[in-house]
Amino acid sequence: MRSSRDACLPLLAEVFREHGYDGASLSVMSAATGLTNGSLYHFFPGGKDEMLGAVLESIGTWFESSVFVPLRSVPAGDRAAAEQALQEMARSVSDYFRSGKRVCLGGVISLSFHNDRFATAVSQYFTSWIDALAHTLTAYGSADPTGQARMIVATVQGAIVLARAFDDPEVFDSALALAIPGAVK
Amino acid sequence: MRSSRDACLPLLAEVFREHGYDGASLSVMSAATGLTNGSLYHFFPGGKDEMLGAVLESIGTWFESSVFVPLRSVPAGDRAAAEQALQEMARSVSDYFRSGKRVCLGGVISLSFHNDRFATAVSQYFTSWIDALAHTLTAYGSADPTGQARMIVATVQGAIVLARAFDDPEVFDSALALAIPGAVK
DNA sequence: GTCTATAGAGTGATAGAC
DNA sequence: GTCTATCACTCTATAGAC
Repeated sequence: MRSSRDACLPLLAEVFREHGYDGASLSVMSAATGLTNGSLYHFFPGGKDEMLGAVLESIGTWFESSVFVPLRSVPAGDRAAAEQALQEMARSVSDYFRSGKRVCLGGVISLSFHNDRFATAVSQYFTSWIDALAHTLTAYGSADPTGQARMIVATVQGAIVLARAFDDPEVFDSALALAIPGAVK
Repeated sequence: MRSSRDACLPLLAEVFREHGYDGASLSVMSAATGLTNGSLYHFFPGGKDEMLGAVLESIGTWFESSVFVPLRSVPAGDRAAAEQALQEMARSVSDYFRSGKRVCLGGVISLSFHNDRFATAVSQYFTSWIDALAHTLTAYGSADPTGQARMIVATVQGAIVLARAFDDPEVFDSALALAIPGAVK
């Protein structure tokens, strides 16, 4: 049984998002999860590295089923289905990142000093997103699906930065609307 | 005389960029600047907060003269001058951020827990950039200069994330080329 | 203006009781 | 599986010699 371990992953994820790797101290994690230092090390003997690794994996799993699978499920050449999938992605992404109030952990880690240690998890996360999105954009009729997919994912990351800098969720949502073809303006 | 204080600002900036606020310990700063703990506190009695504040100010000054002023200097309606200024910005920005290898401190801080404490400096940095860029885009003939300026600045931030995630500078430069009108492809 | 020494709190991690 | 207690270390910040 690993229900307690699994249950604390979203809480640990939030701590890593809010505080980054270095700011995510065990005392903060303890407070966030209600587990003590000892219990956390029971679940994650590898310490903070293993905690962040498990968190990244659980985030990847969520995106896989909630965002990537729908994008990949668009039938080839079905422009209407593609447009619908793009709108759906815009909505899930805006919800997940709370219109830019919530940070993307993959983005935070890629900007951080500890980038290298989690490089495979982070690059796989972005690669899966871009590939799935490129599939949908191909069905949509994009001339450069991969390039456009990269631009959209980059825009999401940059829009989080700006929305937080200006403390204005509207900045996030309007950037998304501009970047994603077929998204509701 | 404050030459020693000023001289260490770029070194401290690099430390904050590489390690973030929490990872930027005084021992790392000491090693990077060649100054001891005591000397750093002599220059910045307010501690890390004052150090980061001074660093953000010095970065803002550099961008002001090197990036924002050229953008604002484009004469109204001069499309050729605007295109040239956009190309120049693309080049300076790619150089400054080393094709995405080097992180944007404003972006890092805006994603971090300590966002609020440096909110004015960071939002002013992005506001100045967007406003100066919107001026150039107006001269270029953009239908939505401010919206496009926001998209370009967001793309720069997102492109840094992706270039680092993929450890591929080409991702940064090609995103810039796609986002900036008139930039060299 | 630069240094050493030090204080006091917090850090990640481990050991072992229950 | 959850806890307390503890270790060795690092952290920010201060005091004071030179």
